[in-house]
Amino acid sequence: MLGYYPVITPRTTDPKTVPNNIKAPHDPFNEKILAWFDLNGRKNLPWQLNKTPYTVWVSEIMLQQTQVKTVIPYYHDFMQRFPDVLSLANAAQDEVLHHWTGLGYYARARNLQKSAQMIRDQYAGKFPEQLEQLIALPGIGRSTAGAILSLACGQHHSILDGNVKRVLARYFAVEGWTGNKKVETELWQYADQLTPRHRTADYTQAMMDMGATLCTRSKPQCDTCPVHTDCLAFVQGRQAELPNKNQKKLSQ
DNA sequence: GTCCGGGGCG
DNA sequence: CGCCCCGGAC
Repeated sequence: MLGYYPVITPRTTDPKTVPNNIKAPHDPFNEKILAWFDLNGRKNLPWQLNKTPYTVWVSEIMLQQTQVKTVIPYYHDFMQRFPDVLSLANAAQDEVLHHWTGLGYYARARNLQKSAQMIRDQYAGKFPEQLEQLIALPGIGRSTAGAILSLACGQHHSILDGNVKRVLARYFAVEGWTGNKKVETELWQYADQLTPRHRTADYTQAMMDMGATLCTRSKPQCDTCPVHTDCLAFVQGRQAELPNKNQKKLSQ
């Protein structure tokens, strides 16, 4: 990791070069998150070593549906058999599905290979590195595209997966089910505002780690959370009820 | 044993 | 919006 972290540079004040007009009160947020990450973040998971868009992509799709511990052996097996985009694109679908057996959500395995074939055919096998190009691939939405580009390409994009949704919904005491479109739009705005241009990859990983290890669905460890003094849910004692559950399911 | 959550898609 | 599948929570 030597040389990975850039030297801290002053924040520019030119609005045109500040895509995320971060408000002053929220400024300490990402710094606290990053400091927590330096001490407590996960940095040695299999897909965090020799990060490429391909390895991050495969891991992100697996992690969409399965926890880290379960994913690890599948990830190793998958990477051994399909070490790059072309080996995945050129494989028989049966074999791809075979290596996915046990993970479930088999459409994701089919989408994974379909996207690999599109990358082979449309991008000469070279992984595209623009957000819109990634979103155009089946199985990759805005959040996964942002994760790939921030984690593997050092680009400035935010993510909003289940973990980040939970952290932000609590921090800002966002009302409503996070699957609701309006609520989701609000959460995306917060995600964009808070994502720093500096150390974006670490911040992205940190937020996922926060949601997975600290800001968990049940029994969040607020006492050791680096931002609990400013977390509205914590301050209001509403960690258990936020984020809100799906009303439709509750009333049925 | 039942229920709920989860990215992206239909 | 619900569905896909499965694991974690209760």
